Amino acid sequence: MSRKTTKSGKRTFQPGSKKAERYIQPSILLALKEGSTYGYELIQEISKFGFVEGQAPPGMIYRHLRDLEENGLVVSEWETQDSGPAKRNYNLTDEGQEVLLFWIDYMQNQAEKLLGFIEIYQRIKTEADLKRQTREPVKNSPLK
Amino acid sequence: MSRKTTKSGKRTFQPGSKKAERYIQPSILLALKEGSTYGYELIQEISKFGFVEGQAPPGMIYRHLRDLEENGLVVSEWETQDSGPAKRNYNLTDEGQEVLLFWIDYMQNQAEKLLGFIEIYQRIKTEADLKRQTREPVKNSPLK
DNA sequence: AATATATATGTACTTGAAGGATATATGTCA
DNA sequence: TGACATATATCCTTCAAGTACATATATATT
Repeated sequence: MSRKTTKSGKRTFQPGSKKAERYIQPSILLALKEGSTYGYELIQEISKFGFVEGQAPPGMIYRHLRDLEENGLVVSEWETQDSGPAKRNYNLTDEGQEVLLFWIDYMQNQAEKLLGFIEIYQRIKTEADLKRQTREPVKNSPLK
Repeated sequence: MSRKTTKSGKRTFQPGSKKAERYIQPSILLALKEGSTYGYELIQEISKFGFVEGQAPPGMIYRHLRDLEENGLVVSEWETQDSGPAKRNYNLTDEGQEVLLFWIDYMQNQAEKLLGFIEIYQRIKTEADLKRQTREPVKNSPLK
C-alpha cells in the first residue's frame, strides 16, 4: 500500500504542464513565412500563435534556429548596418516551405483527432447522464 | 559552411515523428471511463482514439497505470477468478474523472490553437498567391 | 508429458527535446 | 560610468517517451 509519492511530488498527468505540445518549430517556420527576420524578434513574435506563453525562452529559439539551418530549412546572414548589436537574419528555404506544409498537414490531422476524442468523451458523458436520469426520475414538476 | 549532419542524420523537425503528442494518459482515462478494465485490454482499446498506431507498447501502458495509481487517479485490484492469468482491474477515481475533464479542456484549447495556426498559414498563403497574380497577370483567356 | 502460444503484467535502460542558467557583446541614455 | 535594452549563443540538467527485456499463468497442440 506504500503510496510512493514519486520524489518531489511530480504529477505526471497535469495536462499541458509537461513538455512538448509547444510547436516551436512550426511557429518559427510560420513566423518566417510571414516575413519576420531574426531570433530576438521571433522570441516575441511566435507567442501570438498561442503555443508558448509570453516570451519564448531564448535558448530554445536559437537552438531551434541552428537546428533548422543545419537541416537546410532556413538560411541566415549577418546584418550589421543598423544600430545596436548585429542581428542574424533568417529566411525560409524551399525545403523549409515544404516542411511547414507537412506541419500544417500534421496539425490538421492532430486537430481532428483531438475533436474526435472530445466527441467520444461527450457521448459517453451524455449516455451516463441518461442512465442516471432513468434510475432517479425527476423530482420537481412531476405533472405538467 | 560546414553543413554538419547532426550525427546519425536525425531530422529534429519531422512532424509527429518525435516524442509527445500521443496523449496516452488521457486515452487511458477515457477508455476507463468507457468501461475498459485492465491493462492488456487497454493496450488494444486506446488505439481507436487515433493517437497511437496499432498496439500501444505494453511497457508504456503499465508504467502509466502505475503512475496514475500513485497519483490517485485510478484504483486497482487483482482479479483471479476468471480463466487465464490474473488481471489487475482498474477503475477511475473521482480525481481521475476531474483530471480527464482537465484534459478535455486542454485538448479543446489545443485544437483551437491548431486550427488558428492553420488559418493564419492559409491567410498568408492566399496573400502571397494574390501578390503573385498581380505581378504576372493571367496568360490565358485575356478577354471574356 | 513436453512444448508452444496467447494472455497478462512488470522492470530496466537509453535517448533527446525541453527548460533554464549563464556568458558575451554592442549601443543608448541618464 | 554604469545601468539597461538589444541580440546571440552555449552549456547543463531533467524527465517522460520509447524500447527491450523479464516474468508468470493458462490453454492448445503434438
